[in-house]
Amino acid sequence: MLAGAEELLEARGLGAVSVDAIALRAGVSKATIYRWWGSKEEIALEAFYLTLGGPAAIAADSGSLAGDMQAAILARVRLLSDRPSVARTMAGLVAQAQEDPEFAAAYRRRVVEPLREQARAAFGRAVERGEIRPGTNVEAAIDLLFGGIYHRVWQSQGRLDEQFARALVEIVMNGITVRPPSSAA
Amino acid sequence: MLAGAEELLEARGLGAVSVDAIALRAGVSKATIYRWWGSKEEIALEAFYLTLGGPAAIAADSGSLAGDMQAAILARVRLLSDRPSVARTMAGLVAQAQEDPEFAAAYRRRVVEPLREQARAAFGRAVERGEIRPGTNVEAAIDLLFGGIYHRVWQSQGRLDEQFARALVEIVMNGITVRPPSSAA
Amino acid sequence: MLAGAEELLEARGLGAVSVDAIALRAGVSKATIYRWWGSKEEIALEAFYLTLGGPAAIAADSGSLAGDMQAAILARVRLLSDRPSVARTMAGLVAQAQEDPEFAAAYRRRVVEPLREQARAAFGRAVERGEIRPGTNVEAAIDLLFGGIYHRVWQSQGRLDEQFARALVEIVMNGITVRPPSSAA
Amino acid sequence: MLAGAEELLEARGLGAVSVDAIALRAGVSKATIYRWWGSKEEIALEAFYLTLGGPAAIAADSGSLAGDMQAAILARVRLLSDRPSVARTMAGLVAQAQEDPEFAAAYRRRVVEPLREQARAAFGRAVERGEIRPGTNVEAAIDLLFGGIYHRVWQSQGRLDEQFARALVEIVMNGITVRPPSSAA
DNA sequence: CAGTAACCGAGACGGTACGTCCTGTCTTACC
DNA sequence: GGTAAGACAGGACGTACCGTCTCGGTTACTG
Repeated sequence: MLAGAEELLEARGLGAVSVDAIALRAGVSKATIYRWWGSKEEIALEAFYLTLGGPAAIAADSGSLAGDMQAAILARVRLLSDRPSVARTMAGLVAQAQEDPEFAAAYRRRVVEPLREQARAAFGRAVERGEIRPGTNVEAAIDLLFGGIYHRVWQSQGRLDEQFARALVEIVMNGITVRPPSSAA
Repeated sequence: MLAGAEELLEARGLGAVSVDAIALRAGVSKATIYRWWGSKEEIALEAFYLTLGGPAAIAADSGSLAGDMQAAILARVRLLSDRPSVARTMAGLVAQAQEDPEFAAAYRRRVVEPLREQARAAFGRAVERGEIRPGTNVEAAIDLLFGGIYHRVWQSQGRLDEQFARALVEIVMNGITVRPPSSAA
Repeated sequence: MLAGAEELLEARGLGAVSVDAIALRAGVSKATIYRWWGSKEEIALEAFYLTLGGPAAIAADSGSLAGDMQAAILARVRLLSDRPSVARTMAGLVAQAQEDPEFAAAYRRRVVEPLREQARAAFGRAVERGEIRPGTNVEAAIDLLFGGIYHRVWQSQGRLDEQFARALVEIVMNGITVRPPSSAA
Repeated sequence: MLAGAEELLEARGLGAVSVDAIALRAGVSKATIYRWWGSKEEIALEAFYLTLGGPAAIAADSGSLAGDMQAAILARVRLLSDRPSVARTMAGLVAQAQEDPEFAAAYRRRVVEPLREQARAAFGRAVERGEIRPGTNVEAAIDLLFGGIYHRVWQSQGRLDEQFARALVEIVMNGITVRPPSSAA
């Protein structure tokens, strides 16, 4: 049922898929669809959630913040570059989330928060290890990292590869500026 | 004409606006609209371009990369937080860009590139000044900064304010990690 | 159960009533309804039959054909004028009878024949009494009398009152033409 | 357009025909149908009106009321017996007229009044000729005659032929009772 | 008195049709 | 000669019923 929807989304994109088409494909009546979901976007959200593999696996602790981030960013980069339809569908979901607060909440719960949660955990470990400068805005760092990916895919439409992923992490870890002369050594 | 479209978009969002409605509002026939634009998204793109103030003003050189970035990021943050409909409409445009390559090109030309161009110029000056570590992936830095904003607005849906903007720039400039003891102390 | 259906029919008419609604109103499951009836029209027929008071009472012999007819016609006129929903429902039943021969047979058995039977009995008595001209088409007379009522209600939509009922009987009894001079005067 | 509707009605009956089907058959969009008609019943009414041959032809004056009535009744009897679908469709229209006063008015204007008008004219001529007893309820006579036909077709479901038509007219003209002894000759 | 069958409410389901809305094309009539 | 007005075919929308179909939870018979 969701499987059929997923294939349709993959083949034609959220914008070009109709509830009628999903019903037809799944051999299901439209009424049944509306009994369980409110719109094709909700179906797409659930299908996408399945694509993500359901409740997010707990990420392994690589021992360093850079390693944890690298793993998380690389996983997302690979998902988006290996399956272009995922990026396309997500853009539709994000647009829908701007129109409908209830949907936005569901989207955050299903898509955004699991990843942020993982990232927060990694940052928490990093704080304990003393890797991070005190006063760092962790939430901003997370938005930067993931936002960098989506901006690349959706807006710049540049190349999305491992090298790019590494560059994102490197910049967020160390910044881009030349290190000031060590305090007053 | 575009002004009317802009108001409609502001009031009801891309998804809820129809070509019929735009034609009615502008006192114009639908045929005339289709003579000039291919879809409501193209109209929205053009209207949004006007909102941005047409061809991007050349950003002043503040003398430091941090200053230039701060100015650019803050301007975008303010646009998005002062006029929520702009963020909403942009999400629709971005979604449409994933479905239609021709539209995607127009979107990049009108919306993405002007900003990147400014940013590239600022980074160029920074390189000349020696502010930036050699080998820095400038394109990734730009995606990070702007992507951070959009991710915050569209996905995390957290607070979008000056403090957040400063945090973005601070992280990209200096990184989040504790500076290793200056090697050659 | 049928009582609930009757009320619904009275309130909203055959066309606007659904099996779902009847089931809901009667606190009964749809499956149960379909176990006993084939369609909402059959329910309506049965409910209408109850409204008529079940198996038709045997009409009293008033002593004259005119009296018997007057009584029968007046009774039907009163039923239709006092309870407009009855006329409305009957029109629906009649329409359904044109679509479904099996239903038509049930309709005739329940609604039409009882009345015709009464009328035939009255006409039989009249023949014995010598009230009727030999060679009279009794069936046509019956169709005329009752048809006159329904045509008035359903098609002309004129006033349906005692005066009209009397006029019907008067015409069928005596005709409308000036009596020719009694041949053998 | 109406032609296609007519064929569908003829083949399947009002109850079994959908607006979708009419649109499909006529190669026309549903929106266009709803632009011009409010329901399938209105379409059927218009199609039926065409079947009747548009504005009723003015009936010839046969010289006697009996002749005029015979002609009118026979014409309607032949229409209904030659084309059974006409009777079926009319029953649907009549049922609909009981549910919707606006439709009822249209039905009367298109179907009922033209015939009554003809009949009234014939009765008017008969009055001038002195054929009719003073005080005769002409409207009741008309309801009787046409009602007799419809009752036969829709409810009794007996044979509808020329003989029946003649019997109707004969009864309405002369009544069914034995003539009383000429006043006091 | 337990075991079992018949029945029933509740309501999900695949379908069909509804009446509305919008798209993108087109014709007509005005200026 | 361009344009407003708007009709049109097409197609998706979300809703309402249809008639069929499982489900459980009673009753009421039976052994």
